[in-house]
Amino acid sequence: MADAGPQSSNDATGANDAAGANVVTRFAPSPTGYLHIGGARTALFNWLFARHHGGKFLLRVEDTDRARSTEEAIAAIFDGLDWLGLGGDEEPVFQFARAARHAEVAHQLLADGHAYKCFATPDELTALREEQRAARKPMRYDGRWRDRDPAEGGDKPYVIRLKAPKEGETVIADAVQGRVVVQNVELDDMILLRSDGTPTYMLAVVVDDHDMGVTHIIRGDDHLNNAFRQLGIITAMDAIEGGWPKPVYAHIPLIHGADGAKLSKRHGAMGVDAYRDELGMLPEAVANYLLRLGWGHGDEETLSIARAIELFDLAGVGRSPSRFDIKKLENMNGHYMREADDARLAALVAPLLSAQGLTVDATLLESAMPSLKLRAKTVHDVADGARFLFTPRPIPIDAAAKVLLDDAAFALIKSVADRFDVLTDWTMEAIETAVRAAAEDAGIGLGKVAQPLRVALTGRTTSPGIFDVVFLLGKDETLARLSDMSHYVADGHNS
RNA sequence: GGCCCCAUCGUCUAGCGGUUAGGACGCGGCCCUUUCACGGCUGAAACACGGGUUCGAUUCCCGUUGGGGUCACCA
Repeated sequence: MADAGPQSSNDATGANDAAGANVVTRFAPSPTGYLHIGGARTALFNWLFARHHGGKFLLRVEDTDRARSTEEAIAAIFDGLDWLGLGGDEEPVFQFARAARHAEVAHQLLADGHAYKCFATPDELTALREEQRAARKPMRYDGRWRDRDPAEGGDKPYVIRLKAPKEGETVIADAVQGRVVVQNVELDDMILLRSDGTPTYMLAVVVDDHDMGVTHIIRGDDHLNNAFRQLGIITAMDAIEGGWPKPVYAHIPLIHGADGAKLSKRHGAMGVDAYRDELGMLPEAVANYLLRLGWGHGDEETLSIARAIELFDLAGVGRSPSRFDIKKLENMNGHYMREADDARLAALVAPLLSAQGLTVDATLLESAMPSLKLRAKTVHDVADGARFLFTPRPIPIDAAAKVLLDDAAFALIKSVADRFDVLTDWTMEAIETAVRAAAEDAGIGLGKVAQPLRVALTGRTTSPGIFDVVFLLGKDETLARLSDMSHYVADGHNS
């Protein structure tokens, strides 16, 4: 499509845009902190979109802010991405290393009259903004050097600014937001190259996206306004040398905290590593939750990676901001916990138990996993539920559990212990038969026997099924713990 | 403040002119049951407001209100 006059447009369905057979997306975090949940979702959407179209997903570290970028942050971001399975298809690009190329483009723009030198000092600009704010007028650069002779600046430091169109309007056919129009007067002449010769974010992003062949830019809608300015650079470069197609933009709404306020450390804006380490979440659960936060396909809630790749599209992305709901994430995590492989979960839980000073029997932990994971929403829940297996005797009894230990309970425990003592086959069937027989002889329900037993064996009122508990503990340990109860009585009476 | 975006149960969402407005999380009840869970059934719960357009608006248009984003020699 041909641009008419000063009006430029970005039509996602047009022939001039970059969307072709080979889709290329990217995730471009700035390494000034951990990978937060919103960034993780952006990465996920880009990754899914590329996979869906059989294209490439690239990573770019926007480390041009030398003062705020850190190695730790870079490591944390890659770590989070890897955990979620969102690695790039090529080696990541480090933006700072490309500063020379960015400067080259800025000078091309300058040479061709699409940019100009501005000698205004930072103080001067700050004063200008103050003035505008006081006058309640829009705050933007007034173009004071746009038409001046650069010779007037002498050898003073200068920045290079884009000579943006002052008339007409810029249109973006956003794949998520729809048609968005901004009057060009709203856009001021942004800085491309700082006075120290380093590129600004606006320039770097555009040049890198172009050089990396990015066709679809899927990012948070806090960048929507930037898109219009960035389009100015693209249009200018395309006019100069051609081959600068407009990418398809897809600005996805931000994620807010549970109270609707901006995501902060209080509500879910922790790094994804915290979801793993502190909350005990599984990566597939976090990914599935994030997918459903802002994207929907009918009533489907639980989607495998393969299913997500098959269905993901930009049309399914909602336009309104969403709130982070930890309860739903927990529920989803519980679902994936139940689906998860026992050995994998055991490997995740063992270190947690060890950290509590317990000696873990890996085989026992894994064999207990089927009944443990059924009752857990997080990895930590499993660890908590598994503790009784490895707690050395005599095991501590919870306050709530002690209440159940009366004389009748002790009698029952003794009765059951006697029956266990003579068992030759330590099977679930034999155990169940023995316990039920004890209940029957006492003329009470199974529950009346199970609870005291549970307390004696786990020190708690809740646990996996009592037969599982007895079976897992083994005959010796079971008998020993039941026997401990007689001492518990004596202790109780003596103190 | 200028500009931009958004608006269905508390939350995530389905809906794309005519539906008893559906699902999920959470919440209540019931069932299952040796505890806790899981699972099953079930209940309460929404179209922000006002104008249009239309035979008919949750759906299309405008406005109001309410959220959010953005206005750096940060990214």
